[in-house]
Amino acid sequence: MTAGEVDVAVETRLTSVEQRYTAKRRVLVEILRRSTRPLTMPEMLEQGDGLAQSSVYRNMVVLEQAGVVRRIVTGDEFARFELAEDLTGHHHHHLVCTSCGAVADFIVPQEIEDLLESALVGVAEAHEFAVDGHRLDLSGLCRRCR
Amino acid sequence: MTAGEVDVAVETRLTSVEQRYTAKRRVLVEILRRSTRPLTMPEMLEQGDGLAQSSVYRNMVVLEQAGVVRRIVTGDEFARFELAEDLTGHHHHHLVCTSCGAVADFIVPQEIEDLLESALVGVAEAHEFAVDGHRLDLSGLCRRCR
DNA sequence: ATTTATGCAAATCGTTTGCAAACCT
DNA sequence: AGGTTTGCAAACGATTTGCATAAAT
Repeated sequence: MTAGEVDVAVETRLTSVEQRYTAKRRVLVEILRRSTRPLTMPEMLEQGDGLAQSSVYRNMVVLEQAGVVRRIVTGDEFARFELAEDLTGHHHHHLVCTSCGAVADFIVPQEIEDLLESALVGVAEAHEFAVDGHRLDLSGLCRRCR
Repeated sequence: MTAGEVDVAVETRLTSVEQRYTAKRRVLVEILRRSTRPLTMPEMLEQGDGLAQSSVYRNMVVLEQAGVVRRIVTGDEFARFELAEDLTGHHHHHLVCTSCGAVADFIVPQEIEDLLESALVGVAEAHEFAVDGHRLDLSGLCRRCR
């Protein structure tokens, strides 16, 4: 999606939750849109000029509730944020380095995704669980740490 | 594995990291062995009679480093712990409730696991990443919350 | 006897929250 | 104006840590 298309979609989602698409929120969304991996709070603060830490945290809650961003919690010190997959169009997963905490994106062949998806549907039913997504992470050592 | 077999394996692993298999640690391992799902700190404190909170946290670090337990971090307030898979013999995944934080175990057909595993090997190589495990979670609403 | 584990209480630190000023409509 | 968002500083809470005592070898 182009920046413009993302903006329109974000605006729609925020509106549907009675929230405004403010200048600060635009900055945050744009920062995430440009990134090829989830970003930590310090990373977002560094790139967003003069944004207060508390505002970023608060806006992430709002954006998360509106379905605009996704929060990634690993064992690392910081949570990470990325744009929701349906805004980027790229279904992906994460490589998590157990040494430095770095998180990178990766994708698996569509064929595998489909098999997995169908297997998970059955599992969810058996457990009477209303699934709204799955998460597949690889953990290990990244190039720099190994 | 029986309680006895687990104990032997745990002792070996602790020894190899120059750690002792103390009474408190035995209690913690036994609590985890009996559970069919990962346990939070409050849950472990409740079941372990008179264990100090700090000791449990400290022992979890030791047991984790020895490869005896695995730490599960979700978006929930507490981390959760379970016995390492090679001590239970059951490779499994987690259903995570986004409302109450509950975590339940599930398994997927071996055939799917195998396909997934081989796909992930390729991904890891492409990213020059030294994989030591994968994590597949389903998120959604559990029976009680939906 | 010397090292290691434990309990208690205090410290840490990412994240959340209260409040007054700035902003939008 | 009336309500929302922002920045600052203080509060929160899960986890960690310092230190004195207890346990293990």
